[in-house]
Amino acid sequence: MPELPEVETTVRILRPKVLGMNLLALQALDPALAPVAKLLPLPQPVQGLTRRGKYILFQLSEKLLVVHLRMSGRLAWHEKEPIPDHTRLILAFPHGAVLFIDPRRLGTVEVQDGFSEELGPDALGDLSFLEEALKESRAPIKVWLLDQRNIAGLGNIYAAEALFLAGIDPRRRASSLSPQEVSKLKAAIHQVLHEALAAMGTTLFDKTYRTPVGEAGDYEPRVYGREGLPCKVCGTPIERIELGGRGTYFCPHCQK
DNA sequence: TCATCCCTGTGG
DNA sequence: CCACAGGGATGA
Repeated sequence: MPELPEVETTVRILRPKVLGMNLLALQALDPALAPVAKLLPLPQPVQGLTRRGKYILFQLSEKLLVVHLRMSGRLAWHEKEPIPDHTRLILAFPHGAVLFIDPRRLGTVEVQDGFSEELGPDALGDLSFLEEALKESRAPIKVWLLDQRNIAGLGNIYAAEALFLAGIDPRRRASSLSPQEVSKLKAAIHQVLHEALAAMGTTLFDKTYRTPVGEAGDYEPRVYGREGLPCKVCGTPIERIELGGRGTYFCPHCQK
């Protein structure tokens, strides 16, 4: 579910609620997360809540609590309602709680001393590195964009959306892009991410993604999930292929 | 660079 | 019943 815009939205909403607050206790409702609850000495105040790629970092006074939502995870702010289904972990604060909800249980929560994941530059930041980096890879551009070691934050939706906006066929080798196409791609990545941030992310038909306070995201994909539907620009039916094991949507007319 | 796996839910 | 799902680690 969550890519950069959804993760960033989650952090922006939760930050003012937890910043400076004392994390009192962790309660693992999923046995797999019991070790985390044991590893973390509490209470500890939250000194920062930040995002790195798609990772969420609770910067506590002594340790780092690192959350990755993977496919179906979300964080919710909870005050008094009943605990929802699929809640895996409860972070208890004096005035409420953060819930880690994850039906498929693919998400991760770890206690670390320092963030050590191998991530490329953030997709929201300066993308001038793409010029050189793309030259070195023969992978399909869409597969390259999904590899977090190359660029951090894009997922299956926004990689497809950015390539559509840039007019680039997702099957093209990364190294085959002209300087002009790389420029278009850089602009397209930023445009798509800023649009999605303004919309607070994307909630698809399955409705699994919600912000921490329960709102749906309003971003409407141009190609993602629209197989057979007319391209919003030229009317050609959107195609779905498989690339790197993931469903890939594109307009065969607009993307060359 | 690929297939496979993790795990569960939903929809055709 | 099978196909598919927003992500990523792993081993061949």
